[in-house]
Amino acid sequence: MQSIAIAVDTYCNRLQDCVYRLQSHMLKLEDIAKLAGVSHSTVSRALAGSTLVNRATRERIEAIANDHGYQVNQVARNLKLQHTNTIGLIAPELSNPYYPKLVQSIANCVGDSGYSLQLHLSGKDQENELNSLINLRNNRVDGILLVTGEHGLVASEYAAGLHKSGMPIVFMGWFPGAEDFDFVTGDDADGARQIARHLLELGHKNIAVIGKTVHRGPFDRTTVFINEVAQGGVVIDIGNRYEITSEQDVILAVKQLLQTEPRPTAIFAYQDSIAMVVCKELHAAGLRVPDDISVIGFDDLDIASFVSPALTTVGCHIDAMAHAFVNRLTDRISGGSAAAQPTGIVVPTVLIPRQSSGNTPLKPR
Amino acid sequence: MQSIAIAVDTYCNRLQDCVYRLQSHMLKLEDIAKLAGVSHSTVSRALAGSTLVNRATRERIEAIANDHGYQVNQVARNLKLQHTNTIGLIAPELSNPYYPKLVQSIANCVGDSGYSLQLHLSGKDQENELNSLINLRNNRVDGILLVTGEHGLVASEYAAGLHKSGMPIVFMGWFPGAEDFDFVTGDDADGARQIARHLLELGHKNIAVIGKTVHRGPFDRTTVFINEVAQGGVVIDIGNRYEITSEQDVILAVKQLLQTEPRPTAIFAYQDSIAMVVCKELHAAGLRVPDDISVIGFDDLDIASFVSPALTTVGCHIDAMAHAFVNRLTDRISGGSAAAQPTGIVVPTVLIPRQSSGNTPLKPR
DNA sequence: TATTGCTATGCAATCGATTGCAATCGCAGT
DNA sequence: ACTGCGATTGCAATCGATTGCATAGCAATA
Repeated sequence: MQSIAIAVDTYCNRLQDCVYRLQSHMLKLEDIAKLAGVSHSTVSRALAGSTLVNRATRERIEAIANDHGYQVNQVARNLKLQHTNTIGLIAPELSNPYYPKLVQSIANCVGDSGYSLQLHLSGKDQENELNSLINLRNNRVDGILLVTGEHGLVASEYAAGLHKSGMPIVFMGWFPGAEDFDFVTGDDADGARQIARHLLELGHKNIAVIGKTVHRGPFDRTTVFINEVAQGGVVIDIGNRYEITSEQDVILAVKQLLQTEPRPTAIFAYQDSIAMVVCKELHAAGLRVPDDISVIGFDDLDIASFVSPALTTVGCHIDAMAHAFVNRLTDRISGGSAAAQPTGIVVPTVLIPRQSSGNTPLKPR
Repeated sequence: MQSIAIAVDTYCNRLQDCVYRLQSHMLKLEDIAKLAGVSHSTVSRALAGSTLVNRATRERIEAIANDHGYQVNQVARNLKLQHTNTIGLIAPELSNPYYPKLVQSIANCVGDSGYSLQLHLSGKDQENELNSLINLRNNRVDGILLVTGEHGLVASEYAAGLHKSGMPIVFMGWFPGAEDFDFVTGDDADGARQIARHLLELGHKNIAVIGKTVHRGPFDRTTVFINEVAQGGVVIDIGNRYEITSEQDVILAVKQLLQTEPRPTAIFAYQDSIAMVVCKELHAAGLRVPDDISVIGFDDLDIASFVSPALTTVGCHIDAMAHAFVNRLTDRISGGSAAAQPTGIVVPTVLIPRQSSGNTPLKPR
């Protein structure tokens, strides 16, 4: 109790200080130097805690600097020191609820490591991504975290160039050629496999896939899913594979799918956000999930457990991913840049069975 | 068709250029100057498109700079120019799905205005907020966007100091003393009033409130709601007012609320995210929404329409808010800082009736 | 031819820090 | 008294741009 009171008190004092300090805004080293009757070099050293300056002098300088609210000018400091203590983050967007979760985690990790975050939203646009990269480079960030969207292919060439020229970069998500760089990705392949087995165990033989073409190579959810299900003896008819690019497409796909004869008993959706639209449409069409038809998503968004029925899905510990992501980068920044081989970190995924998946209906239709 | 092909082509060339340029990394003005046989001043002027340099010379320099992929060092430029083309954004978090929407909009606007975004997540912690503010100041951002969380009180003092010392700041959300600054807020008061009237029209007389204490003064949702409902002759019993701080609290509140005699026929929840938990718990307790009990949220999150039943709520056009938010700031940055009076911009809210609210059940219980 | 004027360019200061090197001081040892 | 050394401190260069001012070159004019 008492300690809390003291802490609060200390905090308030600090605030007071800060408010006060602002009255005289934006002083520089030399101002403090003049006040203390020393040279600005001495002030610089004193404030950096150098042993090269006399203890008494240092304390006097510290007091003065404090009183007048001196705060170092980072941009000058950055210029001299040739680093910025800033990390650039490029993410596709924040609308898809998967990304905020990720960015939040990343921001926390970055902050904990003592860096600032420069955020760019590429909005799925490759030219934007390129511009962000250039901008980040011009601002001399110490390293770049690049979350490849569902494209991420083209601009990665420039990123590769940057990387080669010494700029530490870590990618999130797989893309062709990723092996030459540091990257982190969820084990979507294994996730897809788990879903496949889950559906097989529930007895489904007629399954539809609503996916996107994203060329994630060995980690491509759709491809792996289709293969694994085939492994279990279930081949997914080409007519039951829907490639979609917008919410509108999903709605269309569901409509079409419901005309198919015999009607699929389960739907594998590329993402939770797609699965949710699917459920909504199914419901609108008078079908029950999972009694008439099972639906499975991917990502384990927070909302997945809120919709009704709660969504069966696959997810991975996003904090772990974020952690690996920024740790790899900060290691690169501090350690020798070309020291270690590029590494791909694959973080495991796990199936989360909820209510949207169930046994095959006994007599379809 | 053809134009697309050309565009793609141009883009690819540009990419090629960029990749190439990187081979010789991080040249400076003087390198280009040497290459062109002129002084670095001339190069600087040429690249800035100054009329002071001979057209032929300029073009030659541009070509060389381009060939060698020269890109200006922003941090040096910033130091000289005394501005950074960067805007700082402090937001509480990204977990609550309201903020990503907002941040996304803000990031777009900021980008469109030609600024970079420095993002800080204060995580509801006032000391964090203070640190972010200091950090942003030390990095000499050109202006600060501060999204006050549900506290936002303390650090605003330092912000006020910063503001007074000439740093452009715009706040989002109301707090005591906000009138002295530029701020933008949704018209939560009116939103609350609309909900009150909606519930009254549906015949509800026994209403529970699950809210937070956030001291939003004239814009406080809970207070305004309670008053407006009282205006209509319905007083909300003190025992039917729940103050919560965590998801756990919400669950407890619902449990307790269901014991109350007579049981409320409607619940006003402070936020959609709370309302969703409420619905979930109600459902778990075997009650039907809205047949047995109506639930209304606030914010109009994207998910609000996905949950079942779809949530009746209040929202405002978030793009408009973001737009007002960053425009106000960029105006301050470019225009005279102390020129105009501080302005509060209040953007209207609108009731979105969906399925979670309905008529009072005829015989309660 | 000398003067004027204009265009194009270079020199050097500046932004605000950091840091290697030189200089100063006091004091002890011989 | 002189030398040497350790402890402090200041000088000045540096990071990579921008820009006011001086200047060189050249044509036009008197």
